[in-house]
Order: sequence, then C-alpha cells, then structure tokens
Amino acid sequence: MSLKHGILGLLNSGPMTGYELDRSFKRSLSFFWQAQTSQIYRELTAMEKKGWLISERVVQEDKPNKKVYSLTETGEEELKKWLATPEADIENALSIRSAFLMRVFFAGETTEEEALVLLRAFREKCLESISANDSVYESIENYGKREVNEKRMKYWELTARFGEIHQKAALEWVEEAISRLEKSNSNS
Amino acid sequence: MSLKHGILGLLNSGPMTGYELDRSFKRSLSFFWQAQTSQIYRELTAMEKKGWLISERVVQEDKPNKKVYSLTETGEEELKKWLATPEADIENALSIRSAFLMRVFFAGETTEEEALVLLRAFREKCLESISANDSVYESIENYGKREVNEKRMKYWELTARFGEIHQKAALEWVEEAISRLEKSNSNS
DNA sequence: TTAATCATGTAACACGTTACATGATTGC
DNA sequence: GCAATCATGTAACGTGTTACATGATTAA
Repeated sequence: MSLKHGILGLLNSGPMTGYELDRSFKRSLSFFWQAQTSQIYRELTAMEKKGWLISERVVQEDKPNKKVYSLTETGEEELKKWLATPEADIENALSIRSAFLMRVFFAGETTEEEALVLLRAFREKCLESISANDSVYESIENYGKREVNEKRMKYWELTARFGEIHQKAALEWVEEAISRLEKSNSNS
Repeated sequence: MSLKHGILGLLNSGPMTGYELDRSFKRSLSFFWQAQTSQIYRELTAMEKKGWLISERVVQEDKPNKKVYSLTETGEEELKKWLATPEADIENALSIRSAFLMRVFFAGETTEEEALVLLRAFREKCLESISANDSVYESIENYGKREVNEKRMKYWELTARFGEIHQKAALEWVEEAISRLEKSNSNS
C-alpha cells in the first residue's frame, strides 16, 4: 500500500491538490516509487471514501478550479500506524524486480555478441544516470530550502544517496560482466 | 510482460508442468522476478489461449495426473522477438521500487531514534542476505550441472552476481546512513 | 498559433496478491 | 498418524499501465 501512504506522507506537510501531489511525487518519491497521474487521482477518490482525506473545492478565476485535499484525523492515525510497523517492508527491502535482469538471464538463448550489446547499452545507461546525480542534489537543495524543513530534507537526501550507490553498484556489475563475457569470447 | 516471457524462456529448455515451472521460477528467476503459484497457472491458461503454448495431459499412476506445457512455433517466435527488443527494459533498468525507501523518506515524521531502529533492522537484513550468498552459488552449480547447459549457467551466475553486488551496496549505504544520523543526534 | 502549464478525471485492461479448495502419495 | 511433496486451480481484490477526454491560461 505504498502509494496510499506516500500520499498520506506528502499531505502531512500540508494540503495539496491532486495535480500538486502528482508533481511532488515525481520530484521526490519517484526515485523509489513511480505512479501515474491517473493512479493518483484514483487513489485520492478511494482514500476520501475511506475517510483518510477530505477535499475542498477552490474556485479560481485566472486558472481552472481545483480540489484541495487534506488529512483527516483518521488519515493521520493511519500514517502513524504505518510508520510504526515497518517489518514486512524491511523483510522485502532487498528484493529486486527487474525485467532487464530477466533478459540477462535468458541471454544464453541468443549469441554472445547480442548479450554484449545488451550489457553495453546498460553500461551507457549507468554512466548517464551517474552523471545526472549532481543536478539531483542541487534540486533537492533548491526545493528543500523553500518548502521542506531540514529534518525532512535529511531523509530525502538519504534516499537520493541510495539511488547513487545503487547506480554505482550497477556500473561495477556491468563492467565485470562485460569483461567476463569478452574473456570467454576470446577463448572460444 | 516479464512473467510471460520468463515462462517462455524456461519452456524453451524443454516441456514442463505448471508445478515444475513454479519451482524453476522460485529457484532461479525469483532473484529478480517474483511470482505466485496461482499467477503462473493463470498465465499458462492465458498463454495457451494466445497460442504460445500447448498442453498435454499426462496420466500418472503413482502421483496425481499432470499437464505438460510446451512452446508452439508462435511461442518460440514471441520469445525471439522479445529478446531482440530490449530497449524499453534497459531504459528502466535502474529504476527502483522500494516500500522500504518510502519509509526512510518519511522517517522525518517520527523521531531520530525510530529512524535508527529502522535502519539498523535493514542492516541486519543486509548482513543476513550477504552471508546466505555462498549457498546460492552452490545451488546454482548443483542444479546447473544436472539440468542446464554451460552457456545458460553463465548468465544465471551473472544475475546472481548482480544480487550480491546489490546487497553489498545496500550495506554500504545503510552504514553510511546510520553514522550520519548518529552524528546529527549527538550534535542536537 | 502553437506549445507549455494548469487541472481533473474515466475506462479498460494487465498484472500482482491473498485466501481458499481439493486430493493423492511418500517418508518419518 | 502427520507432515511434506506432488499437482492444479478459482475468486476476489488491489495495484499499475495505457489511452483517451476536456478545457482554460500564458509565454514564445
């Protein structure tokens, strides 16, 4: 239920519209949890039905009208309850779900040259992501200074740091994988 | 569609029942793709309807009867087509989906002490997983010798190696995260 | 005038999870 | 006698993805 709890967590910093939540999500939580706009609107409807949120329609003259959501007491309690029971998520915290690795697993059904093309493409991806990291920290600082308190920023940075370490580990892996394959290629 | 293609890939080594596919999945692919038994049976039904597989009922006397699935030509073509178009999966190959990191992100809503409890529990999990890795390689070798050819084993090992590197990176991250928090704790 | 940003959704389908149901055989 | 392994599923629900629909305002 992480999408619901992500929304609760964001709304705990103050009321927001679905549109704003969507942008917040993509700016911060999308490092480790991706959600479509349409999914966010659907969840908001469901969460209001559950009594975790209430919405208020705000009329605007210059822009389209909007619907501002805020936490109810029930919603706050639910957030606290969730924060207090992390066991199941720690249990699965190391599990990976990767369609890319599925392809690596079955690369034996193709030629070694094709496998190398796959791995080299992944290496490029790793290098790209790593070189984009500086701007990530910049945007955390810029955004954080304005709208988020320091305590919250600290944990945001920790999650970004996870992404960074993850990317570097992936690069390390693919370098090793490529050189293993190239070695076995020249032996054959 | 990775579950379907995982099944195609496994059946490409030879016909299997849903029960055997389920065990294969859990033994090998579950490092990077988890699937429930019931999901596998549902996919098999759907894939047969699509014409990718055919099933044959085999009567057994000592054990319950079973239903053996094999690839059709259409299924083989689909597998080849999938292997030839990895672009989208490489694009998202570095993306993470982690309910645990969602909790880290929102750990600012609790006390620093609670955050440390969370991170220490994760560290334990990392250490556990890392110490379980030797047996992983052992079982790949044991299983691989019997039923899988050498070319396939190589890629299996690569995916397992990814898991290992990932675990070590996670440990590195959590050690750093804990010491950062402990530092800021003593400053406050 | 055209793209970008603001703003909210519906519908259909695909995929994942949980709980339940059934019943045979083998080894301790 | 009891647990483990063999073997196959259904039903309901929850979550994720894709495509589509609508329409206003602002900046280039």
